Amino acid sequence: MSEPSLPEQIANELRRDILRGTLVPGAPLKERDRALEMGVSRTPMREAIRILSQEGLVVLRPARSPLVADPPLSDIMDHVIVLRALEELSGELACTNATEEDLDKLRAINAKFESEFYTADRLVSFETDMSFHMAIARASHNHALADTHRSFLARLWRARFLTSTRRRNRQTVLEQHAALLDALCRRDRAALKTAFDAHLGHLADDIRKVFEKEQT
Amino acid sequence: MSEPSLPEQIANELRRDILRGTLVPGAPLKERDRALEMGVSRTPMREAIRILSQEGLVVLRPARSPLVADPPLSDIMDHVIVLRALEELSGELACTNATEEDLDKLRAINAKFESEFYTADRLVSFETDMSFHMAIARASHNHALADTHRSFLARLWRARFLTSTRRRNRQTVLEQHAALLDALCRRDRAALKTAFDAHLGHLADDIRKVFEKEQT
DNA sequence: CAATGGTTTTTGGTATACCAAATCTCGAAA
DNA sequence: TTTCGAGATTTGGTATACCAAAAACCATTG
Repeated sequence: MSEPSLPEQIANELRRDILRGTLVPGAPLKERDRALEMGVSRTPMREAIRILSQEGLVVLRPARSPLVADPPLSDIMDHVIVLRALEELSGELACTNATEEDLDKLRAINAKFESEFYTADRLVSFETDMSFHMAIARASHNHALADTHRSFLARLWRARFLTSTRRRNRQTVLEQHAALLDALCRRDRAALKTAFDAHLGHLADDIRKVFEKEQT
Repeated sequence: MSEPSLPEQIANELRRDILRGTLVPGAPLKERDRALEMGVSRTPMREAIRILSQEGLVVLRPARSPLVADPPLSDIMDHVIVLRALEELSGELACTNATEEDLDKLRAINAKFESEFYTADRLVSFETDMSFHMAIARASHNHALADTHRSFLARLWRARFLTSTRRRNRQTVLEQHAALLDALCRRDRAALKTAFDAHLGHLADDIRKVFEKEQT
């Protein structure tokens, strides 16, 4: 296993800052200053910013500083719609293509998620949440699908992170994950689709609520 | 409307070369040499190569020359599967969201496609084909979906280009486009889905054939 | 005091220089 | 003759220098 390249490391660093709120939406990302304070040159910093722009976390403007993305609610909802389609396709394919190993991995991740539930740190439990969904996508054994799915998860990272604040939500998520896992193990397409719809419908509602609250 | 940036221009240039076959799959893309012979510096050439790698036309290797992509058939089929899901979702959303202007644009593109049918140049008629599909995706009024869809079309560009060789195929494509347009104008979800299935099923078969022929 | 125009500063885009890792070459040794 | 390794070379990764466009600032003027 090779360690991530320098631009990727920088991108990870910036991503964390964005998700944690150190870098607020709409803030400019001056590549020169940022490179200086991180002790790297502009070139890899530049590439890191491109990576984040591809993930939708920053927006590029011609001849201007890149900005930390601050997408309108409609944009996020568009992403949720596509994510739902991708996850349902993943599930459908996984029902026929998933191996026992795939399922074991999923069970392991789910167990990890449940055990982490009380240990608090949101970012950690959140990353486990992500990896659960990514593991389902990978179980489809469709590489293109898994990649695209991962990209959409990344784009929704911030919005989902904000909704994961409330403990009540996390409890619901726990149950929904169990439903997903169960349906997949039984290779029950219909049940899996239903579970995804519930999970993502819930997500859409939560995001809407967070936005309304932010409005004040 | 602003002109494309230098990296984009370079990427377009390289893309054409790859599609036309000037750059064969598996060939290395030495950024230094390529930049020199195009009269630009390595920096924008580097970015152009990143763009193409994101489109799947070239593959990056750590500490090695990037290569013109030569994906196995299974990879391409994976992409076709996802593309189908994306187009069906586009159609479904377009049935409710498309405006009359959207439909007019589609009719115009389709007319252009039909008229170009006999004027030969494959690359031109091929680009019109692409723009027809992209217009449907745009009619969904889901920006994220349209973007992702475009990216998948780009990744399948080469494979689809190869299958567009035979005139017979192009005739069929003509009819299938008409069916798509008709279903969308009637806002008939089911018919649209059927038409997409036919269109993309056909594409999958064609690609398979081209690959089998290439094997020799 | 407000508006305007020109100058300075900031900032991203591009070119170039330097470095380190991977590869290739070719000769020496078994 | 074959194999192996040291040095030369190729090549991508990174740092730095230069440039042009945009913005901010300020002085001048009505």
